[in-house]
This record gives sequence, structure tokens and C-alpha cells, in this order.
Amino acid sequence: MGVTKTDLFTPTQNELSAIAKALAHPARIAILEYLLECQSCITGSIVDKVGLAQPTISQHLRELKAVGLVQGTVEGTAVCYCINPEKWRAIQALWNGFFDHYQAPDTTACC
Amino acid sequence: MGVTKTDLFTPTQNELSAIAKALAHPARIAILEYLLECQSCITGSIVDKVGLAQPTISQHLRELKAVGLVQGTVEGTAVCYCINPEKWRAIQALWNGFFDHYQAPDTTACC
DNA sequence: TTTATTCATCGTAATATTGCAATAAAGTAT
DNA sequence: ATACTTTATTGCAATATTACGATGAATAAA
Repeated sequence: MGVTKTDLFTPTQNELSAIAKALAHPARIAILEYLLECQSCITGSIVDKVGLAQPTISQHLRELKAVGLVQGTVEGTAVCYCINPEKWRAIQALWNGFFDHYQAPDTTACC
Repeated sequence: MGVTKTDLFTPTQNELSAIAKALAHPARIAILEYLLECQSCITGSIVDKVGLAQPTISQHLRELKAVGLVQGTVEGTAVCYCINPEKWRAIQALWNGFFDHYQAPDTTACC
């Protein structure tokens, strides 16, 4: 059906997966890495850097904005994008919390 | 087109996004959280816990196995699943490396 | 051998994602 | 006002994902 049954899951589970979904495309990773490197730049630079068509980049930027990882401000005809520091750290902490829950089993597990 | 242009991106970008994709569904987060909690269990327990049909859970488990987060061993008619410790830590380190690249801008960025 | 039990796979319907050409919107410059 | 620049939006085609019923495979129990 292609439709996720979000009502079966906790808010945290839905939030974690929503963030993961925003990161689940190499173009969006590439955009974030570029923003990490240049700190802030306009859409056109990202289009040149990543190598996808401008509408496609615009779409990926919208997804990154939707989860708050990225923010953009209008600068004349251009739009300047950068990483949202608070959200960035919050998401890092959220994932670390998830991964840190792992404890090596005291006895050897079945597999 | 629904088909990702992986050739435009670096191996690391493709790997990071592939891992994120495996985590990009609340059912798979729920499965991992359950495995964190019970250390190891059979498919039937996961089906009961998560509340999706058995073939659906089987499909999600296959995706988690594909990125190596989870491993399963046959135990009679059942299959016992648990988290792959090495891969778990490797993936945690990979994401931390990604998130740690962020540096707050020295001057106020454009946005 | 027959009957359960447990799980993976197949097939399929509904929906989502990816990518781009065309176009719209909104500012800048001439 | 006209032309130009830059970006978002729309519409669409190709493909991927999600979910489940039906079925198959493989072991265990009777």
C-alpha cells in the first residue's frame, strides 16, 4: 500500500524515522555536506555542486527544511541556505541516544 | 523517475543514505528498539510486539539485515534475531562523524 | 506419514519518491 | 515597462516502498 501505519508507533519512533527519511537520499547528504563546508550559500551553488536539475534540488531542500535541518532566507532574487545549529545538535543527540541504548549481551545471544 | 542517481555521489554519501533509508521507517525503529530491549528473540515475538502482519515484518527484517544492523540464525522452525554489535557501533561512529563535522559559524551566516 | 509451527517468498494493490521540463513568482537592472 | 536572474511550484513519467493474503519450505510433534 505504500502508506506507513504511523498510529502503531510511538511519537519518538515516528520522529526518528522521519529524520532518517530526510537523510535517506545521497543528494540530501551531499547538500548537507556542502553546507557544512561553505557554511552558507545560495540554491544555485548547490545545484552546480550536486549536479541535479534545479527543481530537483529545490525539492530536496524543501525536505531538509521540513525536518528543520536547514533554513533559508531570501536575499534579493536568491535564497541563502545554511544549517540550523540547534536542530542539528538536537538531531545528533537524538540519534546518539538511540544508538547508545545498545548494550553488549552478558551471555552469548542465540545468534 | 523514482530512481536515485547514485553515480553522482561519493561512496560515503551513498552509504550514509543507505543506512538512513534502513532506519527510515517506524516499524524498523520499533524492531531495533525491541531487539535492544530483549537482546534476542524470534520473528513471532517481533510480529506480536510491532503489530504488523508477519510478511511485512519479515520484509522489514530483511532490510535491516541487508545493511547489517541485524542478524538472524535458524533455531528449529524459528529464526532468532539480534543486533550485530560491530555493525551497530560502526554505524553509530559513521553518523557521529557526519554530525561532528558541524562547526558553528564564526561570523553570523546569511540566514 | 500426517499435522502443526514458524518463517520467507511471491504476487499484487495502494501509495510514495525521484527527477525534470515547463511555468510561475518575485526581485533587479536597464 | 521590459528584460533578466533566481528560485519555487506544477505536472507528469518512471520507479520504489509499504502492506498483506496466499503459498512454499523446513523443522518439529503426533
